[in-house]
Amino acid sequence: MTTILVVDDEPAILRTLKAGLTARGYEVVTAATGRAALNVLTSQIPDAVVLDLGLGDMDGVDICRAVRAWSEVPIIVLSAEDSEHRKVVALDEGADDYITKPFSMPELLARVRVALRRRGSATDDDDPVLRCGQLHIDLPRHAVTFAGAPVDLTPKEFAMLAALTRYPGRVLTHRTLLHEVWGPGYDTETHYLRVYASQIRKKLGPLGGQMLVSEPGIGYRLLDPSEE
Amino acid sequence: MTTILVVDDEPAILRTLKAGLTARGYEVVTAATGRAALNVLTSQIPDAVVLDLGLGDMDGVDICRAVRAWSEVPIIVLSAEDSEHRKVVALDEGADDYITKPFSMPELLARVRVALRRRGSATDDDDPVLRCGQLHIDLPRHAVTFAGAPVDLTPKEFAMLAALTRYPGRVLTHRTLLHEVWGPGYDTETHYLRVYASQIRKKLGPLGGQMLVSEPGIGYRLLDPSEE
DNA sequence: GACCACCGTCAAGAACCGATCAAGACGAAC
DNA sequence: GTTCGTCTTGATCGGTTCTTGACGGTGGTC
Repeated sequence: MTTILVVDDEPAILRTLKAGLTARGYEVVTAATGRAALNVLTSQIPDAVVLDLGLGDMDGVDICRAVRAWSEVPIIVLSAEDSEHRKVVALDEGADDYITKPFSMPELLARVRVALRRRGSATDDDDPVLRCGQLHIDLPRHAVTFAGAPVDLTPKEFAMLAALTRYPGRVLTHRTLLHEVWGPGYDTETHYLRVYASQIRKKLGPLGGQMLVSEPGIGYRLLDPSEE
Repeated sequence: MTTILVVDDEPAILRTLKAGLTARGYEVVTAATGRAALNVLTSQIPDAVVLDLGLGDMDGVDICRAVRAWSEVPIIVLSAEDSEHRKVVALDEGADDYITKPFSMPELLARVRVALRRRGSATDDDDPVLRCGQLHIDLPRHAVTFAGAPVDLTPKEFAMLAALTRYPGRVLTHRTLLHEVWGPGYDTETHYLRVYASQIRKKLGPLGGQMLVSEPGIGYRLLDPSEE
């Protein structure tokens, strides 16, 4: 989850920003004062900061400088002033971008994406691999291995196994699985599940096949050996 | 010496920019057309690019995208238009900043400093030659060799192979590839991919062709021999 | 034991997808 | 305007995957 800290002392703007960012799927943390912002930043570093320069208790530029002492988190400064001098100072003191109010939400979002993109390319080496016992599912590579041996799955098989592996040990109902793999409108086609469960078990081999158990009348579940 | 490429088709602005940047101690290279800019960028990657969107021969956004295919050099876009849509598109296609004309020189300089500061802190290992087994791709020169022999690719073929080589061994989804090579709005044209994959395989020869494998229903992937 | 509901397996046809060839459209260069 | 290379689009073939139906098994209930 991508987290963005929004700092502004005007409740109306804070609300607008939060709504716009949340709508795009970001987790938003807010702060109304410079002190509160620094507090947040010492406990949890977000993926980006949107910072209004005009706060009641502190100058935004001081916040930039303070943050830069220990973090490279991207800072996008908002300001009512179009003063050239302020801009230059803020940018030189650590701000990554400077937007003058009134600003447009799409533009702000685009600039947030730029800031995040930069961070993203810096640390790009963690491919999320789902694990469940000897079963490894490398989502970005669409590669599955069981006990080290590669398992060749079709797209639907992969989707179904990935859905189950996302919640090891938990039961996924027939409806949930059908919804996840086939999309809405297939809620009653439980036969698909039986066919695919069978195929997956066959491909995982005798050992791996045992991991996929059916809960009669409910759904399917992947045994999580670490839980036993 | 820090080098900055300035691209603008208006001689007066070009002169102003060059004077301002040179006065601050930067080495300035200029280009008056998109073509000229890309030419410069293939022979020498500057530390930052200042790019006017309104060029005679090409759309600035296309230049952003083209450059991003092989380099992360910071791009600061200048534009006479204050169109929100243009801003968003330019930023999403690789621009790092967007300044609306008329702009102030101190602000531009501050934003250039921001761009350079970032580059300084970033890992400086951008070797512009991608490798994957016997395949070598010299991004700035648009030159590809397989097992030492040069391979002659068209621009789209090159872009597709380069995108794949950037993540050796990893699957790039159809959508990702289409987005990378053709830009947004081509998400469903998977037929392009088939045609180009076929052409690339043919040009890479029997050995090289095997490296480009399709993951049915998902996308394409370049085999990374160093991983096996 | 008969019935029922549910699961597992198998197999065949349909639907889909990928590879390739080739022709037409388009644009740049001369 | 012509020519050339590139991009787009259409047609076809071969293969895989998905869907569907048939059948057998299991466990519970009457």
